[in-house]
Amino acid sequence: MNQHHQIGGIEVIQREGRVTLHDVAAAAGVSKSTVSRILDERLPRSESETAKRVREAALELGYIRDNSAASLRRGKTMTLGVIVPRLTDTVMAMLYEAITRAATRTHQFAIVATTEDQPEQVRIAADRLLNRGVDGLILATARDDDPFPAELRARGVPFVLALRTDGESPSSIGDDRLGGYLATRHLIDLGHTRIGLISGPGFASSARLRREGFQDAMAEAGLRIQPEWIVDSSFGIESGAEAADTLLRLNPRPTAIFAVNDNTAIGALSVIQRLGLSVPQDVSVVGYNDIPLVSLLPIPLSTVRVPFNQIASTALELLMRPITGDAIQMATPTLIPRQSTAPCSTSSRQRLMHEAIHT
Amino acid sequence: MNQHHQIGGIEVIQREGRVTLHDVAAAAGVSKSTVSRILDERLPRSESETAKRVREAALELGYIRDNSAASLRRGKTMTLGVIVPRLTDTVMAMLYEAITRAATRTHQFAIVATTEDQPEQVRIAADRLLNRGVDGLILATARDDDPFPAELRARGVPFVLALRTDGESPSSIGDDRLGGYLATRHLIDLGHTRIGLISGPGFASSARLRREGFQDAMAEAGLRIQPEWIVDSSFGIESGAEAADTLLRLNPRPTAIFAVNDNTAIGALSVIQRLGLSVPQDVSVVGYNDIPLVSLLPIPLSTVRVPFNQIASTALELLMRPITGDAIQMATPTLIPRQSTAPCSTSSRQRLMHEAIHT
DNA sequence: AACGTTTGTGGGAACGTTCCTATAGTAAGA
DNA sequence: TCTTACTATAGGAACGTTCCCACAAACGTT
Repeated sequence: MNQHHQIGGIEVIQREGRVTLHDVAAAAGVSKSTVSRILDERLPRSESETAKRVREAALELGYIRDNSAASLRRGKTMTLGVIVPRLTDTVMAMLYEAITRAATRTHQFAIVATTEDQPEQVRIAADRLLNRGVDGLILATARDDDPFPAELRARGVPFVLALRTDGESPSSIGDDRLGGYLATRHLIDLGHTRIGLISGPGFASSARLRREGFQDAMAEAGLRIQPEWIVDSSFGIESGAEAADTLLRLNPRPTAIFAVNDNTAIGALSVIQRLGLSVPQDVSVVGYNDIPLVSLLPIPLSTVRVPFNQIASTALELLMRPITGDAIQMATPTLIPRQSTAPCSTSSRQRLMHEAIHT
Repeated sequence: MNQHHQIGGIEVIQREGRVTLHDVAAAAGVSKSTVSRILDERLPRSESETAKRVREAALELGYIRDNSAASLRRGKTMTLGVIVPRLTDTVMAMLYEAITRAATRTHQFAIVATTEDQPEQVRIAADRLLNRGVDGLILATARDDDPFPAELRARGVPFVLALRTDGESPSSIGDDRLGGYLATRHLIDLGHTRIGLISGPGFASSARLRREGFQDAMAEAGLRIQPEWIVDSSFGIESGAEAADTLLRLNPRPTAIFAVNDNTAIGALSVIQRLGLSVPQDVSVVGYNDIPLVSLLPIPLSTVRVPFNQIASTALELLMRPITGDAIQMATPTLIPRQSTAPCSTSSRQRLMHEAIHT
């Protein structure tokens, strides 16, 4: 089992330490077919005497299945690829971690590639993953009018969209319209009527649907939306700051802001503070996603929690099973009220502060 | 030829129409050995007529090398595993992204597993990666007195530590002692003498070395450190807030705080604001790592920038090459002064504010 | 002209696994 | 007791690639 090689004139004992099925089979006194069958995690676990003996031998020898060989033979790698814009965006990190958890449950593994925030790099990222032999792709980079999903379909690559949808490809998303509605409704219930929206980029379904939810809630409450209350942005902090600045220079200015995500909300908080205003006394703010940071800000941010685990599980199911019924699956978000939102009032500031602290 | 074991989902598409080396060889009128050699990215690129013809045929047929087969034959997967506590910790996401970039340069791929912040899960994470057949491991989870590196060595698994070291294993880290020195020296240069340290967890070399750098700078300036100025913490925001709270209740309280990382600095900022104090007028704050967020806070945070790209490249080199010289490689950090630090003064607050704004 | 040396090519044997097929053994039904 | 049906096993052929080897052709050098 140990082979002696000549390397640079020095004889080295190189541990061909790889324990193969054959070794385990020999140790357990059975054939390699039997070992293969018993150690196959996809088959129901056998409790026969042989099975126990084989497992014991495998453990003792420190057998690790050669993934490459198994993948080659099976024609499957049990690996799926995830494409996100960035991992330094906490939302994307949360999604990827959730996908990893879900994949582990089905004996799979999720590997990730980023586009470094450049949409055209999605092809590079996909090729990198496909070269790695993934069984399927999960994209969190979908944009409206993006031809890429169609290309994947044409190439026969199995894929699912996550967090955002193009309206036709199989997708696992949060119910962004509902989330937008919940956030806005929360502000309306607190008495706000002039509500600004940092609406995110137009190319993302998530942003568009949250905006529609905003509009739903306003319409339901009989509130007219002034066009200047809706300000476009990207998903970044700086962009949120700029949008908030625009909103707060209006006269009269909004008493509340709903931001398309937590990042833009954080940007808004910065601007509010710089302008010498207070949250929630002067302006209430609601974010979206509930990234870990926002509950720990000086003024914890009210936000909408997205069930990433559920979205991840659904994405995996869509990828594995034949498509039954609607290909666009939505998970229900939850409003998390915190101290960045308070009743709207121009008169009794003391009361507001008191409530904000003790809510 | 192609067998259908399951209907629907991923499997079917993969098998059908797979273009193999043999197909390309036939199309180009050469043998598969020749095609293999020409398409081998590790060999110097040939520009011969045959090479061009082969590449053209491969492109036309849409040939993608079967990674599993290549890995099986080569005995290498060109894949390396990264273990981090969490990806939702932006520092770890930055490290992983940097490792990915470095790996790409050498035709490798980095896959990641997390311990979900539980140190004992490092074994689970490592097994997951090793089962996937990685060629080596990069750990960002090192702790003092952790037996795990020794276990890896005993198993003959190639590995490198990143960001933190155990003092003996091959490691690629930032010069944390220097970084701690730079941050503290910056505060001293601004006239601060009572400087508090949120010192991070004792088990991490990064935290310990930053503390030593703090002590170096204080000693160099002839400043005595009161024991109560050094407060232990974890790496989390909440913990930073608690530590800052402890520091700011001292009498006299520190006029400046150096936090072991940006997270704890953010926690400190929260507490300072809640206590009705101002940054940098009442308290200056310095963080560490320069995660993207901190430059966009209401008061942009002074911090120490860590060269993650360099640390990642060095980690890969340590993993690939035989160990020459010192196994613990350090990269030089840079101080990034921003608006969270200002000259110390008890008298002229106006001047301080003015300088803070225009620094 | 004769002889190494270098370079490019094709044949074919691995790599370690899975899974098809054949066979032996065991249980159930007549 | 003899089928019939089922199970567990072993044998061995793939899976697609790399890489060792043998061989031929082209190139310099003597």
